[in-house]
Amino acid sequence: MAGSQRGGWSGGAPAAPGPAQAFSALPLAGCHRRFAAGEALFLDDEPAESVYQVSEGVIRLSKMLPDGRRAILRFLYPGDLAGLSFGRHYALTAEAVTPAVVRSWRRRALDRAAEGSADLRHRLSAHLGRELEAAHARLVLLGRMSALERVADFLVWLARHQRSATRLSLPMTRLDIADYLGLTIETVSRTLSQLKRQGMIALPGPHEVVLLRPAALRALAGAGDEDQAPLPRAA
Amino acid sequence: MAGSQRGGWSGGAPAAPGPAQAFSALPLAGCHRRFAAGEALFLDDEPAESVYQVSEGVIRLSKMLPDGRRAILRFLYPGDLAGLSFGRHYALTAEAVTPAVVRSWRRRALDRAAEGSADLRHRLSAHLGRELEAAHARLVLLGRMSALERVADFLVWLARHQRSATRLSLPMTRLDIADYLGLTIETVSRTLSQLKRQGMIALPGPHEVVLLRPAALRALAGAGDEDQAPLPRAA
DNA sequence: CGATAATTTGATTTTTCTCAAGACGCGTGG
DNA sequence: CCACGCGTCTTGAGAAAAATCAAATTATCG
Repeated sequence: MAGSQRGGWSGGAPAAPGPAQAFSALPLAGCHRRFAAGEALFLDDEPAESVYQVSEGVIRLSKMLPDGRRAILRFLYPGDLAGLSFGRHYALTAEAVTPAVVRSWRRRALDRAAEGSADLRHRLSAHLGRELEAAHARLVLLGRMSALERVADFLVWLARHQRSATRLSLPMTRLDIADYLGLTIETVSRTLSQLKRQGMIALPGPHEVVLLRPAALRALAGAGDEDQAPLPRAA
Repeated sequence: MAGSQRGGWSGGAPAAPGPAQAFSALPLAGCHRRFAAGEALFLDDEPAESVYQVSEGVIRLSKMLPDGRRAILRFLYPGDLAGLSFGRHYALTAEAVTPAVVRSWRRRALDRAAEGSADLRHRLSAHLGRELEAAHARLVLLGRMSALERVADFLVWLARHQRSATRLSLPMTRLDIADYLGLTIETVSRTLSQLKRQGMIALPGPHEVVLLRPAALRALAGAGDEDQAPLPRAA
């Protein structure tokens, strides 16, 4: 019964604006499972029996078109949930990007727990609402933003999921990033190089990025107008 | 208490695959309101006080970037809900595309009703789950599909929301369609003309489309492979 | 340390956008 | 009921963005 007046169905729950909207541990045992990099938690169209919460590592959620094109819908970081809110069958594929540890629950157990706990229900509905809002933000990104804006947005988003807000690790490959941003690997690579030339970032290695001018990057990501960054116009 | 074992939080509710996932009338009075074409139901960032269900007409949900670019996230048809599942403030704008009639409820009233009805909760969660799945399908569309595929997909989607599955009315402007598909009005227009030249559709007027080869169109929409349509290669 | 895979970079093509003009349709008022 | 005017839609030409094809370079992992 704890906190049962917080939020409601129509969206009263405050949309967490802060870093990594972690979903605190569910009040159920759940079982821990470990996945190797590249291993699938579940596949698109498979009967949906479990719900997962990431404990360690990074997971990617993707959908494949019949001809092999792939779209990555979301990267999950610790605290994020997977497998929630779909039909009898999973509607997407979840795979580990890095070695990962997840907790899993049988859906039926979770459903039963939700029946009995208004607090749990509110947290689940708030979570789903945040997921929908995140999806909407990404629709704007994919529908109306340039490659430069997409990459900048991605870096800014990543920064909010890491310890250090300026030294980022990019555990995913360029192909993963491309499929997430609706670009090709070449365009992602070229855009990162461009940001480096402009002094916005440094690239110590292919899987590390240092944000040198985070504010300018955020301006790029937020919209087309990046007036606050005069750009030294490096070669 | 009716139907309280149908579906659950983790997604047991069958994702309606059929036509127009209508959300049957909520078990609350609600008040009817009428909106003229172009009029806003609510604006992005405005305090969120009501939830709406479309009774008649078409509504568009959109978000604007600071520099004026617009993305339409979704078109709502009768039965669809707007204003659900967001924070204290609306996270998008809802405007009438055509003259429209909607029912509205105070969010607090709806929240209270949901507290007391497991059935209502299930229907709301199922609705939210379908919205999320629809958003994911659109992420694939915007991220990985060509202009031709996007337009074909749009027409196929529209057909599922109309009486006649082959004679469609397009109440929205080309600009609306462009902002929905992440294209420009010129590209939308050119793509429709191309489909007409190929004998896939007829265009009796700017706001009417006749699907001449719905199966071929569906093949175009579903993926890149449209082998079942040999194309007569019209001029 | 070496083989393989991932990434970067370059050249070229394709797609889509932008700019521009003309056609069409619709609503209004005569 | 028809003419007029405005806004929308279509079409064309050229430019820009991103994709594709191709090769060289650099990581990564056994």
